[in-house]
Amino acid sequence: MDLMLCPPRFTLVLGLDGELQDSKKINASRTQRKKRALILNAAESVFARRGFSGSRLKDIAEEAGLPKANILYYYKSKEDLYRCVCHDILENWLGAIGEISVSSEPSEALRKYIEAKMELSMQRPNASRVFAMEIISGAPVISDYLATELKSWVDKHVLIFQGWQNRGQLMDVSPYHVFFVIWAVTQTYADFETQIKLLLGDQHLGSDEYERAVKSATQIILCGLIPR
Amino acid sequence: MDLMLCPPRFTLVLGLDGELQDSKKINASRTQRKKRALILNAAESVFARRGFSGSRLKDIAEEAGLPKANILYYYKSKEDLYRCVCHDILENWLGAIGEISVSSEPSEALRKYIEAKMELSMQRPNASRVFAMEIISGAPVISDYLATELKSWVDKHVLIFQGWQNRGQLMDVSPYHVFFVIWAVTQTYADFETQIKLLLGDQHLGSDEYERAVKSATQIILCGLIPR
DNA sequence: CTCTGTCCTGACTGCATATTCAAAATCATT
DNA sequence: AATGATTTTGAATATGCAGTCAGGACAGAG
Repeated sequence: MDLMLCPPRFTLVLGLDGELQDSKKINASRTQRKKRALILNAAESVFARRGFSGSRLKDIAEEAGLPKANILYYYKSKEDLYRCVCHDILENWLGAIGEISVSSEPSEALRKYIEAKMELSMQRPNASRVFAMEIISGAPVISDYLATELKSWVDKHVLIFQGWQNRGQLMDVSPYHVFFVIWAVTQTYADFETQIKLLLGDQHLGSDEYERAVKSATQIILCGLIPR
Repeated sequence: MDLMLCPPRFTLVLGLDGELQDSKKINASRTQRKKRALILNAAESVFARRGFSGSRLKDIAEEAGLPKANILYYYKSKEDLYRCVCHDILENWLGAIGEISVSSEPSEALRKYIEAKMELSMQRPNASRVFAMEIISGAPVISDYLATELKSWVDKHVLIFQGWQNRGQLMDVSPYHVFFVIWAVTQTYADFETQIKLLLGDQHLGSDEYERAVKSATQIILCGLIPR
């Protein structure tokens, strides 16, 4: 697995799993944190459109309404900024979704999970897009996270799924692919919003259409997973 | 809808729907076509990793094993090359999938469609990735195609779905979202291959795992769509 | 007010990139 | 072989870009 996609330019060895390596971390005053958050937000929206190598610091600066040099005061490099954006996204996702509750009915647990993921896609579509671009690009920055933290989370839940299957509460499909399907469907509403809007002839993907999306997605996936 | 994403750099006004505007077209000798195809292929794989603005002509040249200047002999600009790649992909997709046959059973028709899309994802994953990046970037080049050709294709099939629903042969979900779900799932195996490989602990996503993916995806989606 | 540290930013640097060009090589036709 | 067209390519150009820097603004403490 080759992590160095841009050999001459930078080396992606990353330390995402816990604390940032590069940037200022602890002593963040009130306004400092606000400014860093402002920049992070602007960066997320630019990276979401162009990916890492396609994004320009100038555009991020414009989006944030700051001079370019100011951005490099708060983040030591473009790569550093990108890594912070990724870190922020992963942290938010893991925190927001939490666990799939083992205790409750599979159908309820899965429904909750799907709805939570849909909610995330709609609330913060740019996060989903940055993630998507990062993976399509071969995950140079987050592959470590995927292979460790996410993998162990998934493996744990695969065991739960198998337990459900043994008790006949879940259809007999490869548990890993259950995740792949759920992720694919929920994230498509963020990543491919442009296409969806164009096909629906809609400009805004209003909350009524959002409801319909959640209902359709949930219904299709759940019916395919829960035996009756 | 703002098509000009990079105002100073280039203007995306495109004429995808039928014939190319820019490049040489008709008089393509045997070797000429081969070389153009070689370049197109190399370009597809680079654009698939970096998107349009993130890709470098140098990388495409290297991938094709040609000097950079030679590429600009066959394609008048990077943008022209990118547009040709997109055009090629859309043409191939539309041709390969064709229609969802109205005559046969819905369950069979949908199964065939899903399997065909899975096949495409596996055979030519880079095409799917270029498409994904293009859409995530706001579809600056293909939005016209989406809004006209693809939309009319979808609208037509939505009517078919509604016919099936009236006869109780298809579950009562929003027909548009049936497409969104099928596309999301089938394309995820190309676009997110990196993630899937990492989570499965697999290097190659061999044909056995491919079979399992097709089976799982088809089963989940179809069970959710076909009443019994 | 002065001193001291933090914050801000316009101008600059050096390298990367798309595109052009002109000369060379190759091919096709007679 | 000679002529002309097509194809190839190294070098040149002009713009774009991430990152640096030196000096200015500002805020708080005394």
